[in-house]
Amino acid sequence: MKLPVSTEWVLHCATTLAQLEPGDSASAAQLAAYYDLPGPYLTKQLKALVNAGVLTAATGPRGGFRLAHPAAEITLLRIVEAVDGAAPPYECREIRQAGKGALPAADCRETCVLAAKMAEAHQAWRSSLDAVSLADILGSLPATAPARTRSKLKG
Amino acid sequence: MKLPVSTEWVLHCATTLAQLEPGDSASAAQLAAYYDLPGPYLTKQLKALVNAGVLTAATGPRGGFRLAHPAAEITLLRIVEAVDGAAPPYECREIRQAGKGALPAADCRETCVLAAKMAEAHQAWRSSLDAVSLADILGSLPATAPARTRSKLKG
DNA sequence: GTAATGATACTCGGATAAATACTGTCCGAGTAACGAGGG
DNA sequence: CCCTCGTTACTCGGACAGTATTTATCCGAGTATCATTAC
Repeated sequence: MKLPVSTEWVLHCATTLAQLEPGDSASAAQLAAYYDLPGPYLTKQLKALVNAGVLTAATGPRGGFRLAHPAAEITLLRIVEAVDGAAPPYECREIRQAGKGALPAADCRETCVLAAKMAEAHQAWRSSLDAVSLADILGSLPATAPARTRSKLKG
Repeated sequence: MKLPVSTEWVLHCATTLAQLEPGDSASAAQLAAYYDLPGPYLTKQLKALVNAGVLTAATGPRGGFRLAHPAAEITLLRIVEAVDGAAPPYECREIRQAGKGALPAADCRETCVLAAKMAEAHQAWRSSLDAVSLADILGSLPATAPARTRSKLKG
């Protein structure tokens, strides 16, 4: 169970975008330089956030990416699932119905207990991430962070 | 974030082993036939459980695998982490210290807020799985299950 | 009848290929800004 | 001085290789069992 490395990229990039002044945006090239990341691949990931409705993208000069919603409405869960997909990590393939020990279909009306427990754990993970918004993250940064971020991003 | 397919295999196999009479064991070939799984590869995964201390393996005739501890002491977490590894899915590579926007080392004494939140979520997932033992799973099965399992496994 | 011994068959164990998904890269389509020119 | 228009340069967007992890497989080392044989 491993999250893509790009998860860290987009989490930090989203935090960065949340520090911009309203109406402003940052290009993929700027963000890539800011964090020393491969630009084109980062673009691909940010596009996934656009498809998920977390960011909006504008082309042309002074274009780039910005948050599609207020920072308080964007949770870490939405960002993570945008790049990694929302599919549960444990996929029940119903092996209890295969092989020599196959259970009759009548005994499988209820979902497999193991699958249910794994789904519960996944839900606990999701709830934990859904409880944290970008606004919460910004609140834990020093008050001087946004100005610094904007400055370094432009230069 | 995806768990190996073999996770389902070992969870079901462990549940099966927990239904055997004390002192009895099942071979990888028996378990593979019981669930219609690729035998050699299943062996490899069960071996991982042995290395993790969840199962014990005995060679020779009437050998095979059995639980290394009482079912009540084996949690789903130990089984899952045995096959998938215990490494957290989110790996912080400290990109905040790289690139044009690199933070000075003095500001990075505390762990990154994002990494901390991701670690919290992972811990929530682990706690959820650690709260369920094989005994709990057996308790939710019909009372006739163990006898049926033993019968079909031998045949 | 009992115990020791040798052969046997069954078990796990590690080293070896194929497949899938993540990672990284390139070039093209589209668009907003900018500057020049005319009114 | 203001508006229109053409150019420009910058942006995202999708199609194309490289690499690592997962999946699957094979054959060899080791051992408890079973039959045989001697006592």
